[in-house]
Amino acid sequence: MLSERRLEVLRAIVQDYVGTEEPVGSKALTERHKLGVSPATVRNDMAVLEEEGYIAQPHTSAGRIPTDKGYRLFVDRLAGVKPLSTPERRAIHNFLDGAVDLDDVVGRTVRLLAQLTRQVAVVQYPSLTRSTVRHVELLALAPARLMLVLITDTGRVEQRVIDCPAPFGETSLADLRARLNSRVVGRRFADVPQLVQDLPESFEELEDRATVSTVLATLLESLVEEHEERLMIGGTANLTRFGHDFPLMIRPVLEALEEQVVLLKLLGEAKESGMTVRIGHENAHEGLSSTSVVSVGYGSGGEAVAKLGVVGPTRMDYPGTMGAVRAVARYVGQILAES
Amino acid sequence: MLSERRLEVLRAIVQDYVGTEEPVGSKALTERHKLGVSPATVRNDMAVLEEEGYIAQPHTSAGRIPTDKGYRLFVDRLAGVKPLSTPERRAIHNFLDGAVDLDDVVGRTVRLLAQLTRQVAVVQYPSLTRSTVRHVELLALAPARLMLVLITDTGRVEQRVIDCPAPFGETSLADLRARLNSRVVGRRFADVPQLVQDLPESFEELEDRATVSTVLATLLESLVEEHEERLMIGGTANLTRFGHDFPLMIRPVLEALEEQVVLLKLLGEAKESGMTVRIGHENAHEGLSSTSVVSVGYGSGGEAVAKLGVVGPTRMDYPGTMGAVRAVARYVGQILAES
DNA sequence: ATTTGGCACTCACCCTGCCCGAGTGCCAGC
DNA sequence: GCTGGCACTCGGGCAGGGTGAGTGCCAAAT
Repeated sequence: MLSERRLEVLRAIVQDYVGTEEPVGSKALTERHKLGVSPATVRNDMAVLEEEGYIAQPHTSAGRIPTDKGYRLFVDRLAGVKPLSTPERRAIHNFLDGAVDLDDVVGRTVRLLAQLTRQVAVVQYPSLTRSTVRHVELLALAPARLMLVLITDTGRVEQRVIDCPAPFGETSLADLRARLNSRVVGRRFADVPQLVQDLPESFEELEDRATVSTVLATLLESLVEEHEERLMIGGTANLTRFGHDFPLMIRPVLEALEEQVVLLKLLGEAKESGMTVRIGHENAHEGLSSTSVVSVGYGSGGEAVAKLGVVGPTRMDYPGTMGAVRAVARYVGQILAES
Repeated sequence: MLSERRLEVLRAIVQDYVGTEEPVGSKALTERHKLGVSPATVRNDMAVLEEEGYIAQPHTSAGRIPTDKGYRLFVDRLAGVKPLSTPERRAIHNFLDGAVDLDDVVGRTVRLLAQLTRQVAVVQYPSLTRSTVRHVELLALAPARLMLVLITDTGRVEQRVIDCPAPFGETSLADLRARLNSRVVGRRFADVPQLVQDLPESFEELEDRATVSTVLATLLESLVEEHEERLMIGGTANLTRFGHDFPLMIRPVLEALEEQVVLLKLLGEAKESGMTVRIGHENAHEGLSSTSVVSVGYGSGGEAVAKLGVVGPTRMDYPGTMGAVRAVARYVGQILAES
């Protein structure tokens, strides 16, 4: 167990390093923080901290920098979440109010988060399966060609064109539309499969049954994990703020960000409730091994319908970033609840 | 007027510089290209080319690099469009076939273009005003709350929630929906304003008239330039391929790419038909002054419904890039026509 | 047992001077 | 008008020395 003072030293190291981006030495530490002990004592503490793996020195005769383990301890035990300033809160409101549709909400959120944290922002669209059905629309584009439009309570609209095995009459179509809606509107998407299972059998014409099956198949297919997850990224220009070695780091990070699959997995691994901070190598993906990801779920009601977060250098202002991420997530939740 | 050989020298300089990314000298030129003259002669030609502003030297005692003006001449008169190889063509087909909806088409196109050109790809969604109306849907979310859904022949779906001044009956709604559709389906969006102008008056109830006016106002509003233009960007990781000074250049470029307004203006300035190449400072935007933009319109029929292109360093393989951009645009046009 | 001051040591960093070579401009000759 | 020769320029790479921040260790003080 580390003594109280040693933890204090670690906190000071993290804070200074985050601020200056340079290895911090014993002398500078005692000058900038009132630790009440001499540099020599701090040196001893540092030796212990290094022994335990919380800090490291880039090379002999340099100051120390925190390791991933050091940041982890800092986040877990030494730092809280810094609440936003009033101007910042006001900025959130100003920025997010007045969004006209879901794309707009997500777009504004990404820009806002990137600006507040000066890092890369990632916002996931509300998940289909966790949303509620607001309406299902079926349109005949051609006799044997339908368009299925799904609308959720979070404002998300998903569409898919369906080629039918046989022409489908206007009355049958209206019939199917009505039955579909009466069964699923107001229900959660996750429950849809059971609710519509027996629909085909209730149609008399054999051909209609086939068509109904096809329509349902497409409907269910668009609920499949693969297609349902979308996200938006912004603030990549902030990657240039990464540190002096950013030219080396930026490439793999940009590549990882372009692979939406990677990001989705990343967000998926985060806790369902509460804020998640993944530091450096805790991120499974290779290219993100020198970044930290701060993410949190957001939702219109009590339950999270999706996640948002930021990606930044491990050397980031954790309390401030966590504060911004949490505040934005809360307000986005409100916005969605209102629409 | 430059002699034939001087043009040949310029072409050789551009090709070598694009390949090696290093200033090219007279000796290396004569070795790599069969110009049939000695280095000394080439030096004289280079002096003239520099005089005329087509090439420049980074510093004394270095080779020459093309200027924007030099690239311009190269593109206009010295190089053609390189057709794609058969494997590349096949890759386009494989990649784009099997897209399930418009988002998917655009997403795949961006990735494909980025991969093919190894540069940043930009694809604009089909413009609303230039598309044709396929269907207009009106849903009652609540008594005084409607959702308007627009569907175009290019597969684009746009939705907007409308708060009505007064409740709107189900029959009135069906009535309005039918009338709207009968008037506008199959027509170009650009013509919609005139086609629906007199709709409110045809309703008897005064309250209904007000509601219809509101609905129409929203409908028209969503056709306004500001909202209608969307685009998707990909391949930003390729920015790291920019050159040895990429750390300096990447920041402003990333910032410009995040400002969709900037990009839309950029694409907007391109020619309506045919390929447009904007080189270096020809791009109005500051941050893009060391990039070139190759763009072309694409569309399902004869007319372009939107544009796509790539952003890369001025030092790019113009013939190859132009070939890829053109080929992708053509095939995307086909895909859209089929859906 | 912990803290402290002192001290020798270690490197990264910076500055300097140096050489090398690619590339140039110019000129005289073909 | 082309060519070969020649002197010149200047960026880049390499070696060497000085500087200073920072360390580890030890013996003395608390």
